[in-house]
Amino acid sequence: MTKDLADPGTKRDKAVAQRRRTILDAAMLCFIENGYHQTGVRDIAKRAGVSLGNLYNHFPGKHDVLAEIAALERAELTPFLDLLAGSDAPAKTIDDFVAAYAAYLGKPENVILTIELTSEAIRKPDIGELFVANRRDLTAALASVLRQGMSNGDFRTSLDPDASAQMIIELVEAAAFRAVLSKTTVASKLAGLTDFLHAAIRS
Amino acid sequence: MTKDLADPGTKRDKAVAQRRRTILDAAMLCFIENGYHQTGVRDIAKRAGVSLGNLYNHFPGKHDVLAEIAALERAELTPFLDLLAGSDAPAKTIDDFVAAYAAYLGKPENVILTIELTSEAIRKPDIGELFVANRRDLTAALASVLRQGMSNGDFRTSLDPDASAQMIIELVEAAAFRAVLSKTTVASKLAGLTDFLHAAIRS
DNA sequence: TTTACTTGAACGAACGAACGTTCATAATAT
DNA sequence: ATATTATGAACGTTCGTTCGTTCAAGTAAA
Repeated sequence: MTKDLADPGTKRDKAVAQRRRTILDAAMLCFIENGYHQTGVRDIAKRAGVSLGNLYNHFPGKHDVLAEIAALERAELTPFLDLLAGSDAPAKTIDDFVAAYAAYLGKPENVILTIELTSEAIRKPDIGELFVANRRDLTAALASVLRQGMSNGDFRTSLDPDASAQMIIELVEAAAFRAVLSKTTVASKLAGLTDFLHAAIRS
Repeated sequence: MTKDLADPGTKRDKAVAQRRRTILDAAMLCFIENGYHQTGVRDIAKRAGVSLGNLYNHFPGKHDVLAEIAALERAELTPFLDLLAGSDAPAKTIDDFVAAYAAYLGKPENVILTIELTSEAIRKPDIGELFVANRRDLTAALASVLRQGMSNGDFRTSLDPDASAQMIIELVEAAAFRAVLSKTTVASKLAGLTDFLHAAIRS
C-alpha cells in the first residue's frame, strides 16, 4: 500500500517535500544561468545547500531533475488558461492574452528556460511529450476563444481556429525569443504584433 | 604578410581546405544526431576520418567548429535571398518564399541544427551575432518585397514591413519546429499558414 | 514515560568514464 | 633539407553516479 492521498504528512514528509523543492529551484537557476549541459550535479547541490549524495536520495539522476522542472512549467500556464476560459468578449480576450503572455515572456529567464527545455525535448521523449502537452492545453483554450469570436462576428469565419491559435502563440514566443537574442524588449514589438494579428483574424 | 587573396592555392593548400570541410561536415552530422554538448571532439574526428590531434591543427577548439558551421549556414540563405531579390510580383513572391522556406525546413536536420545553434547563441556572443546577422539579411530582403507590394496594391498600406517580415519568417520556422517535435510534416501546416498570412498582409 | 528498534535522510569520498586539449614523434610534401 | 601535416598517447579536469556510513526522527513495546 502506498501513501494515503489524504495523508496530512508527517513533519519528515513535509521537510522532504521542501528539500525537493529547494533542489528544483536551485536547478532552475543553474539551468537558466549556465544551461543544462554546462551545469553539473555538484553545482545544483551546492546552490541548494544540499550534499551531492543527498540529491541522489531525492532524484534518480540529473535528467529527472530537468524533467520535473518541465512538469512544473505546466503550472505556469494556469493563469493564461484561466484568462482564456473566462472569456465573454473574444476580441478583447485575445488582446489581453497576447499582452499577458508577452509580459510573461518579457522576463528573459522564462524564455531561456523554455529554450533550454526545447533543445532537450528534441532527443528526450519524456520531455518532448511534456512540452507538446503544455502547448496543446494552451492552444485548445485559445482556439476555443477564436471559435467564440467566429460565432459572434469578432473574427472572420474562414479562420482555422486550431491552426490560428498555434500561430498566435508562436508569434508571441518568437518575438520574445528575438528580444532575448537582440537584447531589446518584447514590449517594443507588441504593437507590430497586434496589428499583424488583428488583420489576420478579425472580420 | 598573410596569404595572397589571389593565391591559386598549392596542391597542399587545396588538400587542407578539403580536410577542413570534411571535418565541418562530420561535425554537422554529429551535432544534428546527438547535439553539440553530447558530441565529443573524438566523435567528430572519428567521423571525419581524421586523427584527434590533426583536428586541432585545423581548428583552435570545439567551439570554433560550431562557430564556423554557424557561419556556413549563411550560405544556405542565398537561394532565398535571390528568390526575394528577383521579385516582380510581390504577392506571388511571398507565397513562393514561404513555400520554399517551408520546404527547406521540412528537412528535420535543418531545424535541429538551427535549434542547436540557437541554444548556443544565448550564451556565446559570437554565435549570437552570426545568428542575428543571418536573420537580418533575410528580414531585409523580405521587407523589401513587402514594401513593393504596398506600393503596387498587393498588400495593405498600413503594414509595418519590417515587423511583418520578421513575423512571416518566424511563422514558417515555428511551424517547422512544431512539426519536428510532434513528428508531423510542415507541409500539413502550410495551408493554414498561408491563409493566416494572406489575411494578415493582403489589402 | 522510557526503552529498544526501524527507517531513511544526509553526507562526501571514491569510481570509472569521458571531456577538451597538448605534445613529442612520425610521415610526407615541397 | 626543410616545413608542414598527421598521429595517438597522455594530461589534468570534470562528469554523473554509487557507496558505506552516520545520525536524527518515527514507531512500538515495556
